[in-house]
Amino acid sequence: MPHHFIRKLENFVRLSADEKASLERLERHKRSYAAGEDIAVEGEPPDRVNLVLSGWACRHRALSDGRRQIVGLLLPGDLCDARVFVLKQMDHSISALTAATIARVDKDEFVATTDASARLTRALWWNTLVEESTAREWLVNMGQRTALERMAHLFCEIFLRMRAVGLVQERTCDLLMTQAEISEILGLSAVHTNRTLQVLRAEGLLSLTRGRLEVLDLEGLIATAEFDANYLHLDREGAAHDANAV
Amino acid sequence: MPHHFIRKLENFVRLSADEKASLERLERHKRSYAAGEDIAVEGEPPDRVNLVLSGWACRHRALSDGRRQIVGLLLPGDLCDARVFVLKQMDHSISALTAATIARVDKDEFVATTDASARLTRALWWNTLVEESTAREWLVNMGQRTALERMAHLFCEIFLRMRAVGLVQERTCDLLMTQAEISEILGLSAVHTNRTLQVLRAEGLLSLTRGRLEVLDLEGLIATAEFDANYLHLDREGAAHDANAV
DNA sequence: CGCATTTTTGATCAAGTTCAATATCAGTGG
DNA sequence: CCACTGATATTGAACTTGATCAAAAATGCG
Repeated sequence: MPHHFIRKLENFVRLSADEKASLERLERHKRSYAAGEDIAVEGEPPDRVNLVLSGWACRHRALSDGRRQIVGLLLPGDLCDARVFVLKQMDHSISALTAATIARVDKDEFVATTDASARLTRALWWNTLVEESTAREWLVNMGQRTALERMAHLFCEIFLRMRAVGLVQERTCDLLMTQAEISEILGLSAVHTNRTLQVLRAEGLLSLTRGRLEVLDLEGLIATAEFDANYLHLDREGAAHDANAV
Repeated sequence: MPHHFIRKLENFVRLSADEKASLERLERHKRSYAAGEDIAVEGEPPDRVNLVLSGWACRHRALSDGRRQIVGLLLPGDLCDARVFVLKQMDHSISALTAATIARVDKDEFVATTDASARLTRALWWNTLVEESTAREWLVNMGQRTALERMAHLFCEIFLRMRAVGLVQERTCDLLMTQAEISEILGLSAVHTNRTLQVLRAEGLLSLTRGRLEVLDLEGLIATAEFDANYLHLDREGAAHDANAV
């Protein structure tokens, strides 16, 4: 079982063996979800800290007339923030996009673990800030980029985030969403999503078949997206607090 | 000088006199900004915690070709989060939208103040979560709503947020942005923003002249926006931790 | 193989953009 | 107080992107 969460936090700081061990203990209570199953539902009180061990999930909100927008992607190693408990109810839903296993961590246990180390606390802050930053980048994406740029941007992000947790082999990674789901991320119709995807393929930038994304020309993809990875903060900014440098 | 920040946090919990006094002390170091002036710039290391005392500011990101998206509005009482210091550099810029005064709080002083009270710590978490939630709602807005719904939604949000800090008189509040700036929030062209605004006016929902927004028909505005105020979490969810109930 | 889901294609349509011109407004100096 | 100036708001017309509707092809799965 790969510890993607640890791998992810280590994009910010290097953790001590003790810190890693305490994080691993959080993963005891696992649960499997089928694709499409709800993990947390809007309106309900938040109950546990959810940590994605494998598979993909998403945050989403629905309008009363059925329109739905995916407002965040949760890949392996991603976490639904612990502080959410100060709110009485969830303001969005979280559902599995693919078959997924989720560690469901007791809130107090989670807080105890992260509070035990100032470095872990910082790493968690970093994690939250990156998620906020990503939401803002998605806003830029929706507001300013064309369908083609927007989709290229999404695939860049997915590819780099998957790589950051060690889930890229060669130039490929899993991508098991349907085009309808991609369209709910991008705010496009399913038909236009399909046509836009065909352009990216025709330009030799990527291939996407049978749930596998292959990035054929990362430079080209980055260029058509006007992608700037800065917002993902993957450059080990907390190196000054490196456990192995002390 | 009204303490909008305190007023805002009191939408979550009631604070003790001591807690309020300690927050008021944070507002000592003020600075005025002219409309358009930068408060923090993308790429630079974050230096202070900025707290909006009066006027409006915004978070925004630019693409290399000049397209710009406003990704957040900062109204009086709003705060640029303290935890931002774990990042080496700002991932977006903050600029004054109108003439504004900002309290620039030293990071350590800010942390000391909020850490001194568990209730304040919670109130700050709440504040951050509301901002995250708002960013997600903006994503829904951009991805799923038409121009008319989108603009109605923005005006609903502004009106309720201003009311939550006591800045609504009768049915009116300040709104000193230009239509060009509104269009950078909504991801619309300036021309279409103008035309959409005219529809809202023609339907008798609001009037907007000389920097003043008057909501003529809040019910109607809410209905055309499919607005659900839930995401603003203004219902004093932290009442269980009320300072005056202990 | 057979069924349901997903992807793909075609044709028409509508929302929003772009470009360019004009009107209005706020402030400034005379 | 008025004329001047630059910024903001408004209008019109042509155009483009992406949406919608409907059907067909491909794929996955029991």
